[in-house]
Amino acid sequence: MYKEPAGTKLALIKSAGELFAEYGLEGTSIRAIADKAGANSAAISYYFGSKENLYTETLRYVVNHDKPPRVREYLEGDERLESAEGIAEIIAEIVQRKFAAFYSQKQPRWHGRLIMRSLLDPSPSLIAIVEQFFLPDHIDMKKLLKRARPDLTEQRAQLMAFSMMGQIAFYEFARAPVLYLLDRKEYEEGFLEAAARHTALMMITALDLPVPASCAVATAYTPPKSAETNSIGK
Amino acid sequence: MYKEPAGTKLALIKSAGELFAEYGLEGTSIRAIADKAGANSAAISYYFGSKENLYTETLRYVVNHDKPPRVREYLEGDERLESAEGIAEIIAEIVQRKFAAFYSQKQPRWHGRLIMRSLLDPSPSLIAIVEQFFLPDHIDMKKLLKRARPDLTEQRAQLMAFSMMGQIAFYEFARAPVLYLLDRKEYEEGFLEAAARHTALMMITALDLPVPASCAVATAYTPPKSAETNSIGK
DNA sequence: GTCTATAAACCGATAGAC
DNA sequence: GTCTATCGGTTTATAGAC
Repeated sequence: MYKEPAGTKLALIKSAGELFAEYGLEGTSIRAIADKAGANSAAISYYFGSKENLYTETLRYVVNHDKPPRVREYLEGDERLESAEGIAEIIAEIVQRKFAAFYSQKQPRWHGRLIMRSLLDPSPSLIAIVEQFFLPDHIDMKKLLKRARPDLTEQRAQLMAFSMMGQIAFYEFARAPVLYLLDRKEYEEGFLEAAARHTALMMITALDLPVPASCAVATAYTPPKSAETNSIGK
Repeated sequence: MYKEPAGTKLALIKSAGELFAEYGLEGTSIRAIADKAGANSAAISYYFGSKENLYTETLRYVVNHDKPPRVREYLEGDERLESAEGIAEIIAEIVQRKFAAFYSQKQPRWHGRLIMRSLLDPSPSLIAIVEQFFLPDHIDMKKLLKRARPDLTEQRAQLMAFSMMGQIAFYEFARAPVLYLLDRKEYEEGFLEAAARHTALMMITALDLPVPASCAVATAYTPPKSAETNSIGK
């Protein structure tokens, strides 16, 4: 199991994680980490043996503190599984909770960013994390999608799960260009909530499920009448 | 305008781009670049002045050689704009061409990967690239989406454009974990074509447009009959 | 334009005092 | 457990020969 670090060791992990998330493994020096943590650079060798080990440890720290929703919880004994409306609600809830896990201001921002960087720069420690955290959830997500649409092929379920992850990850991964396009310095909470509802809606309409009330705001098109009298066809 | 590099300068840009894409700016030494290019490390100072300048130059090289579809071309005088079916076809074409620009084996893989890295690691040179390449296309994409659904709010159009980009970028950005989940060493061409069709279909169904024939394969659910007699509801 | 040689700074890691 | 001092290696960048 995971042993919770404390004291100087914890301070080093937090400082290192923040710097690794921002500048990457090679872009961060152990002196910078030690300074930020108010510790001595020799402490890194003492506690972790090497910078690489410390990097792995920051990843372990994040995946053990970020608790995104486990799809399995919903697959086991959620009575909403019995109806299409219920499954749509479950999917919306999963998407919104995954957004929250990534972008909640209660969570330090570097958590999500470090995950993003680890996905781009695969390391041996990533494989263990993928196996432990992403793979089980991915398999369960495919099960849930097939539950919603039993006629889904394995590949289509796979692709839908990737579409979901891609849309969620995008706002962290491409944070700087997205904020530039939004002309903002930081994400506003309302924007991220809208993005979460929108993503849930993308999944639910793609599955042709009934739209639950929790996403309904995002789907509030003006009445179809206006769609008839628009610029299309004159 | 962009002046096409040649000779040693070109060799350095190509070698540097490949290494930067794989290991990042800090993870790549100018010696490794020079060796790979069959040149001398002093040549980098001679041609570019510094490693950072060379990095910027590799980005400039990529955005000037990768020619993803310009949405503007479709907004100006494509007669398919006149019908909902036509707009759906245009969207499918854009998605598939953007996939091709990223993942075509005719294009060196490091092009897309370097773009991904530059999105995660914002640098001053990125801002210029975003302004020059992403922003105009993003604005045009929103126009196209509003053309399809004039009742779309600005924010909804924004979110749909982000959903599209997120789904497309995901397969490059998270290449290693995705390949792990697929249990493959490399993407098969058929998989990427399926992913492109699937992504186009996600966009088209979200907009409630008629599904064009080019995506129809991906939507081939087995008849709804089987959906009635599935595990849901017993 | 391309090379060798080297300067100057920084890196990760560690030995040893306390 | 925390510190100073330092080793050995690598980094970027440049000066100067050809």
